[in-house]
Amino acid sequence: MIQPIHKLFSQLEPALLEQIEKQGSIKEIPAGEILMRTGQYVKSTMLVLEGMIKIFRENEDGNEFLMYYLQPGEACAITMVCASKMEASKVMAKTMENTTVLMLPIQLMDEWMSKYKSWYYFVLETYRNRFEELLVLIDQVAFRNMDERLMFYLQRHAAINNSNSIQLSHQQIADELNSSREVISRLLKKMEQRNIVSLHRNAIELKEDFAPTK
Amino acid sequence: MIQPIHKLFSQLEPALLEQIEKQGSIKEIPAGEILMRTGQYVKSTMLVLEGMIKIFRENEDGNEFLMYYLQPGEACAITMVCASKMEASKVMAKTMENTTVLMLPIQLMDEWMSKYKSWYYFVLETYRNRFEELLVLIDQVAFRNMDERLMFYLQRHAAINNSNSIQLSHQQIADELNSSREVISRLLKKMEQRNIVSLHRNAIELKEDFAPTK
DNA sequence: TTTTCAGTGTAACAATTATCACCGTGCATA
DNA sequence: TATGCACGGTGATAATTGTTACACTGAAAA
Repeated sequence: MIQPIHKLFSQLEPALLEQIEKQGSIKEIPAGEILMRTGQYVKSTMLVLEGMIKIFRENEDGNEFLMYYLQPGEACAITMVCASKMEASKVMAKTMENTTVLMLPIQLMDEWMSKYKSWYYFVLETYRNRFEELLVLIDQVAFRNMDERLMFYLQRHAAINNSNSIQLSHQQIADELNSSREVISRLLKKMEQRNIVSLHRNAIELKEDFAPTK
Repeated sequence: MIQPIHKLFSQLEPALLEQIEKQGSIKEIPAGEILMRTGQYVKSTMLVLEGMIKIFRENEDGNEFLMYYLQPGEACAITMVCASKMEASKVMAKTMENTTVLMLPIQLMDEWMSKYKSWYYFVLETYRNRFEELLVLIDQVAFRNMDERLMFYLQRHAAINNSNSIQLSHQQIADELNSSREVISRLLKKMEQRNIVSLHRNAIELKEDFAPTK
């Protein structure tokens, strides 16, 4: 069930919301589809209405190194930045679930920027949030060992999906952390011995004591 | 010798440049000074007129993990993003040389954003450039081994200073790459054996064949 | 001149992560 | 039921990086 736009983006002023409804085009995308490819030119920006989008980089082996997720009420900073200059994207985007987005032609971005204060703040806020996500990611890969990164990853996944049961294979996790399955399996086994998780086929249960704080 | 503002920021429209001259305050900062500290609140943004500023993160041991440099003609994206929301900074900034900056109160940013199209594009361009620098950094730490990172670091340093002679101690390099001196010394020695660099006290000479392409 | 000290070289060893090899399990489907 | 196959467990080994320890050198300071 999709939330109305004025609920998801309540920080935007009514006149702007009206414009968005009028000028934006709603697009429904099935799970697992690639929305944006490395090197592709961006012609519009988008607001997420429903579902979830994964933003990642592809390494030389085609693994999907996770950067962050986009959720309902959020916008894609990359397209905002690149679109205005017709720049090629350096990252990829993929739907993790059936997803509904609202596509906005880039010329509207420019126009609204000077017209609607709330749009200007929204764009800045979007940049700021993504900037911070990248800083956290850099922290992880630059300063943390794989065991800490794995713990952080599991907790984030649990928080985002609002469930302590993480339905992923070890291989998928290894790809997103740019490691290998064996390493992840071993580390998970250690975490199980320390009573942090319990392991099942295609699922990892994060024990209550280690679940993310809401 | 400091370049005039209209040369450094020639993409900005004349009316805006006039405003900048009138409202901005010039500040000269000696080399080695910390401009911005983790956790500090940001009250103004700045344009670099002369010199060089290093943007870095401090790790738990106080090492200065390099993110990127700001040079004349560039603006600080972090302050632009944080300032508008009175957010605490997550990074640090330090002058590498005697540096002249132009400080701009944040309320001007908002005002100019809707008033001057060229300011709006300048801000977007600043975000885009920093975003891309962070993507490159993530690439390095996530996908590259220390030898490749070191090579990349040396070439970038040579390019920025426009000199194949890199005047840094091994310890400084180790800090900026979040490694240890011994590791850097070892790798540099290997590079010397492969005729990529020649090593001297407090200086590394990048051989012509491996110098950055201009 | 002598002393001091930052900078560098290097060996030995430890820790972390990656890779290879192989096996067992359980689910889906032929 | 039989079979294929994705998933996971695990040992052995390699590669990379970090840590400890100590020696040498050259430049600056006393």
